[in-house]
Amino acid sequence: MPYPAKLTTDQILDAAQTLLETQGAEALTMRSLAQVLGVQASSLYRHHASRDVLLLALSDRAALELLDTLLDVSRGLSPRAALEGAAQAYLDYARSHPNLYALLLLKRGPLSSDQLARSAGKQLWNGFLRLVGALSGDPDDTDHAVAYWTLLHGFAELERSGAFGASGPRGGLDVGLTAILDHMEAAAG
Amino acid sequence: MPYPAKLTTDQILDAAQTLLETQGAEALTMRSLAQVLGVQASSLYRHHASRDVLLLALSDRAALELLDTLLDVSRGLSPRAALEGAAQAYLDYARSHPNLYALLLLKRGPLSSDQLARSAGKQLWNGFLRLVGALSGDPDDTDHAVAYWTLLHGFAELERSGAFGASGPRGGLDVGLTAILDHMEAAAG
DNA sequence: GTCTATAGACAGATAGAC
DNA sequence: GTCTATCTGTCTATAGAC
Repeated sequence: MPYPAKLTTDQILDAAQTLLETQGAEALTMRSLAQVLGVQASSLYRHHASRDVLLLALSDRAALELLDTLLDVSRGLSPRAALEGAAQAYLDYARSHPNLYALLLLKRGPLSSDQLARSAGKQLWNGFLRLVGALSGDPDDTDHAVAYWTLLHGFAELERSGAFGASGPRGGLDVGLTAILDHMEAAAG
Repeated sequence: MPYPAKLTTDQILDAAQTLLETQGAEALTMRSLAQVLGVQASSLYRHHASRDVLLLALSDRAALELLDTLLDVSRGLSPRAALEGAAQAYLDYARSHPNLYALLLLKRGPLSSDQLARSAGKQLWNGFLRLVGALSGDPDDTDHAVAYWTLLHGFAELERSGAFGASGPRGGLDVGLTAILDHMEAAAG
């Protein structure tokens, strides 16, 4: 009686995300995932062609979840406050989902321009553009968006790695963020 | 006739670095490394207790090599030009040694405070402090050093991942760097 | 200090029955 | 769509001869 289906693609991803976040990327194997789901490993291949495909799906989820968080927290705020709030939310997300966050920048195969436009990564990027554009006045302000994201990602990674040592680097983010936001406001003139 | 020794610890690291840079981290196995060296994998364990230890040694090398590059390129320049030159050199290094660079922020076990003070990561950090302090006037300007390193690391990673897409993000680094360097100069007042 | 040989574990993925 | 069974490959690391 294999019917009805025990698994759905989303259920698998839910379990995979939990496993990833709690045990790390190496612990996320097809076997361990199957065990959590009470299923045989070979059954998973009906839903995801390979482990790599599954990881990419998790990466997309992370990008969209992060984007949602950023938009939520910034809603209704002034442009500057939105960028400050989003920065906090970004770092909070990276801190509370370190293993998932590490998947965010996974290498992808080449995409068609149509696929690219819909991709989760592109949507996240567009979110940054929108937040930044509201302050600088340029709706396609690539340069400032790059600078802003760069700062956030770099801080998230260096913090996680412990490279800063014990000396609390909190002030370092504030300084960098202030410098860049000031620069945006100056550009808006 | 096993004598004289075929291997030295440094020769092994040289070969490991080459293998890592050309083939990626996954391709760096004790077997593949031994093959390159014309030796059996088991022989490597006389020189490095485990693969993890070997990777940490590579990480230390990368930190010191990068530090040398930064100091070289900035020697004799004005404080601001030094920071600009070092930024370029940092990104060049990350671009030309992507797999090695990725090891830079490896997790470490806990160190004694003495070990920590001598560690390659700490030396690199001190290099940043020196470069930054020359411009801002504060020889222990943690905040600005964090902001500077954060920007460089974030840019290196996002560039490598392709997250920026085809739109050349060059200007984004310039904008962020200018903003932060201006902020340092203002602090020096 | 390097060798042979092997232990021991684990992984991704597939074939074919039901 | 899930199962059992298995293929095939990978790896780190150790024991003991020389």
